[in-house]
Amino acid sequence: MYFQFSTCRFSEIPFAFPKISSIFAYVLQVIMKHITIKDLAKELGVSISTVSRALNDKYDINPATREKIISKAQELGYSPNPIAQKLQQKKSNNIGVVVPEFRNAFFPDVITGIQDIMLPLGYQVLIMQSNENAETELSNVKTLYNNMVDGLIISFSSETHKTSYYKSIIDDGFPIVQFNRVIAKLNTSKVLFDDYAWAFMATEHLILQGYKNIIHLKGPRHLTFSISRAKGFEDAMKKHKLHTGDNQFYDSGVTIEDGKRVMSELIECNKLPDAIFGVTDPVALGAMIVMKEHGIQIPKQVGVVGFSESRLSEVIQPTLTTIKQPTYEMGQAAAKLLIQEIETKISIPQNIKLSGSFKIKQSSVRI
Amino acid sequence: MYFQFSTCRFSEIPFAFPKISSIFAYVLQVIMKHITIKDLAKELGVSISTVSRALNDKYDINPATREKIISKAQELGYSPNPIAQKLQQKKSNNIGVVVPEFRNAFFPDVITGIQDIMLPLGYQVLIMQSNENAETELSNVKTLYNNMVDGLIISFSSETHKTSYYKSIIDDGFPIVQFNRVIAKLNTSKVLFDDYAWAFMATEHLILQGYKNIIHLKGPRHLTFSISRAKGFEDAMKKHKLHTGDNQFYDSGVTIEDGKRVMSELIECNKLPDAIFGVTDPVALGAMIVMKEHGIQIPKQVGVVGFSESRLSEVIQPTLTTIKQPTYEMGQAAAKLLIQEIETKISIPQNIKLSGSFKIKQSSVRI
DNA sequence: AAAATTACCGAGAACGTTTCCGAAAATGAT
DNA sequence: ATCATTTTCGGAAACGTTCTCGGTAATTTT
Repeated sequence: MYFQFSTCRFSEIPFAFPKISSIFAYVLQVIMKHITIKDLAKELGVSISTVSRALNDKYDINPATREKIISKAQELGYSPNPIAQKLQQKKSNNIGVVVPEFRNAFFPDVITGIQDIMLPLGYQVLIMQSNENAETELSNVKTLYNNMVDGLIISFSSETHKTSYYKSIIDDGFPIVQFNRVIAKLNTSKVLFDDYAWAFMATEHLILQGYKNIIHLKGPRHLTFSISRAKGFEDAMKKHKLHTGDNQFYDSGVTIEDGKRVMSELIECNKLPDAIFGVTDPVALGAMIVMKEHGIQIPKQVGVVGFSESRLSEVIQPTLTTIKQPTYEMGQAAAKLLIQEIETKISIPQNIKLSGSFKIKQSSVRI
Repeated sequence: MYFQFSTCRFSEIPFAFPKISSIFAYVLQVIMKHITIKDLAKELGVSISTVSRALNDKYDINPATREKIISKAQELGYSPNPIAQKLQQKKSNNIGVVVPEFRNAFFPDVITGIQDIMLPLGYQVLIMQSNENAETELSNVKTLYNNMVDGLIISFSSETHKTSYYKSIIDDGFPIVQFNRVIAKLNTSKVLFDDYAWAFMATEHLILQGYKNIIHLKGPRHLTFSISRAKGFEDAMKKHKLHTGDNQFYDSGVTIEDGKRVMSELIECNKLPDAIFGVTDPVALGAMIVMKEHGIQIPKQVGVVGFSESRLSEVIQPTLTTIKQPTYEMGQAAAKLLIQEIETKISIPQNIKLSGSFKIKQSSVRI
């Protein structure tokens, strides 16, 4: 049965919704009964306000009755309804995070950093994914905003152009921190990686290794990080008086497939360079895979440097020289900035540029 | 400045909170003024209930006044406060997702599948991460439950034992769908991958290739998938009358490091097997890396098969034979089950087992 | 012992919705 | 013109909290 090896495909998912009329269906009519502060009050024969005071540990409450109320609350498994609380106060102790995707390791790592700051401080983190789609992104933000999150950490999708809504809520004093993919004209704190400097450094490393005909596999042109990395590459080349015409830049994307595609084209057109600086690790990796298939030797014939968005670089052979971004720290930094703004109610937009580390491995070292 | 290559470390993040008294601080005293249904009513000189009816397109409303109200609402940029709505009705049109982690590709892929079903149906997806911690997980679920999500999709952490809370909300009729890491005794729908069958198949594949002394690098013992995969391995071995004593099983974990560690031990103890079935790709990969370092030939000396949780298998050399799980489809399946339960208000727990595909690559094929 | 203070508690408003119910106005039937 | 019906609307309660404000009862002060 399961021996048609390589031709096995996903089986169909059986989704005929079961007939509701089925006599086997057992209906759950039980209303989800959250017990409320009112129930507690009735049970104990005290007023609602007294219960509230007891639970919130306020002044104006007799220690004895407070104990009684608290123990009763535990007995009945009471927990306050945050919806009602949010409606009453204006604070939810939730913060929102919106990212373009999390199929790559980058954003999940950042989010983990965010959570590690937020959770101990009593904030819950609600995460939404915009799928690189400006519309979904906007509706995500609206959802979170309307649900009264206390603040928002966001990395914009590659398609976001309309900023009026964001501008208006920022002007209304809603705390937002941008990271990684930022919109410069939005007046919020920003956490960034110094893509320019590190791209410059990666390129210079290749140059110092003796590579001359170096090309850059560029990322999507509207993303700030692609632009910065390309600029870093260009300036390093210029500094060393190397050629930086159009045919040193090749539009790719951010995936392994992108790297493969561009590299295949290059080989076909007989335009094999000396060295490659990939805008991301996957792109560099894709290029490496194609080169290996063609028997091109790395780093002897062609040197390769990537830009880390994953843990792939440790696995490929030769191991890939790459720049490691402080993803986790980025999340922490953004979280701290947001907390600060939420708790002080003061907005002092500031830019934080984080530093990384350069991992020199086999793919770029010519001995 | 940035030329101390391999010694570059993350720079310190500067987090002295700015002095609030700074005269440069500009305070945002503007209260975030959401305009409400009440504002609309006053503006138009009608009652609150009329506005509500108009906006919700109910009966009992004059088309003319409805138009007037709607256009005024748009003019003022009104959007209803979902907090108040949730308090009133009992439905939030939000669903919650709780996963142990999303640093690996597995869960993010599943979540993407969930979203692609939910979003078009008007549901927003709130995601939380339990960090493999039972406590965090419980508080995540409580947060979501108390925030009145309409239902929950969850994959339990590896440490979850106490199920009383989950049981109680399920009994109260709260819709939950489990996937991947499930707790059998919780009476909810479950979406699973047939780990047993595919592990059996992977093992049999190794056997048919002529490997005899095959070992299994086991996952954490309390996770259902580790248990199923180990059982599949064992039964395949038994079927072919191969030895399945204790020294065919090695406790590892789920990461590359785990694979490296176990493999190093095996080599040190001179216990090199014929072939390896890794509980996950990273584990198999870790083992491969160590073997390559020791000059052990794959697949000639040792065959390797993994179990996919990532895209790593395409990158390593030799390419890794692995089982591909339908992660995205898993998410879709779970989402559909949940929707069904939410909208019909009927709970008919059902188990869905999804099928995958077997990718035979170089690491397991002896020619 | 009367007055002043303090400790404790309850009533009720408010947050922004939805919805039930009754009232007024408009329409139709006789 | 009268009565019955329909259309359209407003009042008010409810969802579960928090919090201000008064009001007793208990305690202290003189």
